[in-house]
Amino acid sequence: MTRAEDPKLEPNKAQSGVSQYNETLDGLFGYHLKRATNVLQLDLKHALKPFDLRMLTYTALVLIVDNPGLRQSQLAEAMDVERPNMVVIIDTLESRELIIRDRVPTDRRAYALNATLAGRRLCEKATMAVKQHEERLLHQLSPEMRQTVIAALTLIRKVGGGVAP
Amino acid sequence: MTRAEDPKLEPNKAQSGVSQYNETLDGLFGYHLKRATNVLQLDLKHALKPFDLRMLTYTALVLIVDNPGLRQSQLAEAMDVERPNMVVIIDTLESRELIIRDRVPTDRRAYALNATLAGRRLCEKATMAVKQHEERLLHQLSPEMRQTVIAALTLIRKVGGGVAP
DNA sequence: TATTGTTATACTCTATAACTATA
DNA sequence: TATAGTTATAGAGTATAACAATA
Repeated sequence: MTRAEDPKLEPNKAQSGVSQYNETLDGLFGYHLKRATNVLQLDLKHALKPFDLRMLTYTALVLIVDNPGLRQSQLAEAMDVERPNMVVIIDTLESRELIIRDRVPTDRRAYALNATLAGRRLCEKATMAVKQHEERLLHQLSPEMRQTVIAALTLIRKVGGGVAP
Repeated sequence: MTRAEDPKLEPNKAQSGVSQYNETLDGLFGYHLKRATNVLQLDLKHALKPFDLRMLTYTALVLIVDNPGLRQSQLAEAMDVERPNMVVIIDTLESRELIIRDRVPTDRRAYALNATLAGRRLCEKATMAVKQHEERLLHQLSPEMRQTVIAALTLIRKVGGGVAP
């Protein structure tokens, strides 16, 4: 029993189950951006699941691995995450002994974040998995297309950063 | 007091306050996508605030305005939202008398969603505001660039829809 | 006085199971 | 039995205020 009584409601129903009911939304850049991001995030979630990492914990781990000695406040700024929310992310990584909080001798308020060997290894494996998953989703996009998209996204970020709320 | 003791940590600090600490993440398409989406979503949030609409309520309103008689389940599918979560969104719009739930005579389980005059008017005004906000963020992108990006995002969505979890 | 990390809290979005009333 | 809408609930992500220790 299909629900095709009203043909207007199913203009281009894809095999994926995604329907298009609209024109207004299709005219909005942000709508396309959000939908595609959701798809990629969902895929990323599955890619990270075997490593018991989520988007935020993975991103934090990558940044710590690549920037030894990073402070929590710097990490929070780099990830656009509020400091209070950063704490639980760091707690999670630390409890799994993927990173450690080292006291900074010159500023006893702060912690210098460093990845453990296990953290670096997990990060490497996870990144490989993430890249594989991404490639599966992006294989239809030419290198030029990818470059253009990333350039556009970077531009948006720059403009947005300068726009007052 | 700047925090530039470690120059490696601030390779290209922008005026926006956004720092780049990384190479691994910059190689990930999804990272750029998420960051840009965050910027656009934040801007959209501010654009919709005067109308007391959020991203989800706005999207639902648009779809109902453009597709009179839509069922809740169809709306949920179109928005990639679970049916239970759809209920509260519809409740919100209905309590503000922007839409109404009409019983479907041929299927008394279902509701046909229809926008009120107030709903259509608010939708129109909100859409104008959203487009203005978007234009401010996207004015640096040429029409060709936008087309390419939207084409790429659509491709990702299609591929992602067909990828098994 | 300002900053780092922290606690507590609240709101939004998301996801699942189970119920009701219809079909 | 299957579906439409609903309820309840739990998990993430996000945001703000306020605190202790330190600068």
